[in-house]
Amino acid sequence: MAKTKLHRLGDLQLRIMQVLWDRGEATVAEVHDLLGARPRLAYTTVATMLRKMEVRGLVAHRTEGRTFVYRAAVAAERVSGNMAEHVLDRLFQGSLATMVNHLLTAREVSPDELAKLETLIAERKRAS
Amino acid sequence: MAKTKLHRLGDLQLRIMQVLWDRGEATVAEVHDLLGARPRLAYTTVATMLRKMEVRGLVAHRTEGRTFVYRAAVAAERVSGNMAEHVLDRLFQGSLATMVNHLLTAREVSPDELAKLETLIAERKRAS
DNA sequence: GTTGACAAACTACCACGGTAGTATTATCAA
DNA sequence: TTGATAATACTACCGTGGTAGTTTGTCAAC
Repeated sequence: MAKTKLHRLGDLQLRIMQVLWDRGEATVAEVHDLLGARPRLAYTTVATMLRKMEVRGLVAHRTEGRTFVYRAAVAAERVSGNMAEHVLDRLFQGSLATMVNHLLTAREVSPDELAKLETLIAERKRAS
Repeated sequence: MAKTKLHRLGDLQLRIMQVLWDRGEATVAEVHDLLGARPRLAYTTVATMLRKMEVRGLVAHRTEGRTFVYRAAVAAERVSGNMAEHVLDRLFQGSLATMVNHLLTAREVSPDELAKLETLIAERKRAS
């Protein structure tokens, strides 16, 4: 399996992956529907993108009748992890604290989120 | 000034920005040296990239004699913020806790980092 | 003055994300 | 049998990141 650079997926590709991760499997038509962007994409755009993504190893398909049923070929965790780590390393020199600091000041974070974060950190401290 | 999409900067562009953020100003030769990648990039590659980046409004330059002295034209915080938020929204549905969870499990985090994180969260809680 | 070094400008390519039209083919209904 | 429908396949195009060679201009040293 080629060293598929998992960071650097385009926006459309990410949105498609999201659909597949959510649904498990989906036909081109289903992906097309579920994307539902403002200037609705052409059906063929989605089909082409899926084909390109299959070449890159991001998705795979099985055939049902004459319809392709696509599924994700890489786990959401791997992609999320890779992209998040990439940003962390390139932009924040690997410092999670710096990154979180930026994000905390840049946007509203609900008390609920804060509580969850607190628990996470506490758990991590205990484990080390 | 065009709506410079600040998320989606390539790797080389980010590394160049990093140099400029660090140094304030730098000539092409200096940037070229400071990048110091394994298969060393050609001087002209860096020069070309800087010119392209100037068109996009990422950097600017002044002339000193006949050499260009470049500087960043966008703040590190804006770029970091944009890219981090983009990943957060696209990959973690905006949940900071989810993102941090991934990053905590994916890599070693020093006790020092954990302590800083704890402080950040605590401060944030108090402020809300 | 001619030469050599260096800087920028220009030009050229490739890869790939994104977008979509056209062509082909398989299937089903009238 | 014919025609409509719907699916994939093929092709094409643009923008831009990345990479670098070639050309041109200029300054300094000989």
